[in-house]
Amino acid sequence: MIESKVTELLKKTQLSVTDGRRRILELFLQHEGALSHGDIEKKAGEKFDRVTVYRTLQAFLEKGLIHSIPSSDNSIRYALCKDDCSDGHHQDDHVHFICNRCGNTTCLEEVVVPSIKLPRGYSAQQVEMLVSGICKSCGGA
Amino acid sequence: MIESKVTELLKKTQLSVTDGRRRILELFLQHEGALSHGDIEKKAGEKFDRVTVYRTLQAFLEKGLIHSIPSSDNSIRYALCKDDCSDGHHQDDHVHFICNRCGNTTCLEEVVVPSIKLPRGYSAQQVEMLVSGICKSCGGA
DNA sequence: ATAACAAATGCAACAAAGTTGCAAAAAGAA
DNA sequence: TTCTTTTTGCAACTTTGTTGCATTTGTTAT
Repeated sequence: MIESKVTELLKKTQLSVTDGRRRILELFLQHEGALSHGDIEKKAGEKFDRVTVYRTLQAFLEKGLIHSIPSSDNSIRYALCKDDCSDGHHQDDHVHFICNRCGNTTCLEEVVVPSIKLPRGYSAQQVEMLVSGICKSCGGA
Repeated sequence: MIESKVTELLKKTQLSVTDGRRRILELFLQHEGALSHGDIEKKAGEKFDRVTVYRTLQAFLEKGLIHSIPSSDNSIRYALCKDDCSDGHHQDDHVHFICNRCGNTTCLEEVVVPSIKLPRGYSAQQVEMLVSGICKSCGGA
């Protein structure tokens, strides 16, 4: 049951279990792809205030439940983290894929971001790789 | 002289040469890093309307004068393209670096984005690599 | 189970960012 | 210079994101 998993996840991250948080976490678990703030606002229905969504995403981010995915269209997406992320310490070394047809953003957990050599003087703290193209579902090519 | 280069660039891309476009292009040539809409609005002073900045960036993008750089903070940056970009056909295969200290975003022209193997069913059209950390100027480590 | 406390929510009021239509102004061509 | 096309600025608006505060809800200890 998804219900119990949601509650378990919230408990594990020391977040108090509220309707809003349960609902939003549920969305992430069901959806399988990344969600933007707007997506969530729409899907969660009118049951929750816009502000609550902002604050919930913020809380999830800080607790390492989700990670954010940059974008070129001013709409950051969020996706569930794997278990080895916690308290803002993300271990997300996978590639993100943005489909130009369906618009979905997904985590390619199995594709690891390759390491690169930076010019002298630069030091890297985080690397993000964003691939756009046609995804598996749309690729009837 | 930078003046002439600006005009030359605009002519080459078949954009009519106006004060606003000259000024904004000038900013890009002077600044050496990437600029967000907000940056430009501030730097260009009150001389130009907000709307003009939007439209100018849009035009520059379409003509391949600049390319956009995704971000995790809802503020897309733009940077000059090299000569081999034209009319929406970007050839920007370099890594972008975001400094966590000074906040600047720069193009690491000399670092090429490595190619990766995607899972079966996915096809890539564009790859973006975003590295954040400490840049050369800030790296007094 | 309930009282006491802490935390989250909703609301309202903003601030900031982005969009659109249209008349005036400036650029480009003849 | 004059005509035509493009760009600009303005106004009005929509969307997105933020903050403070009173109310409600969850949590903990009794």
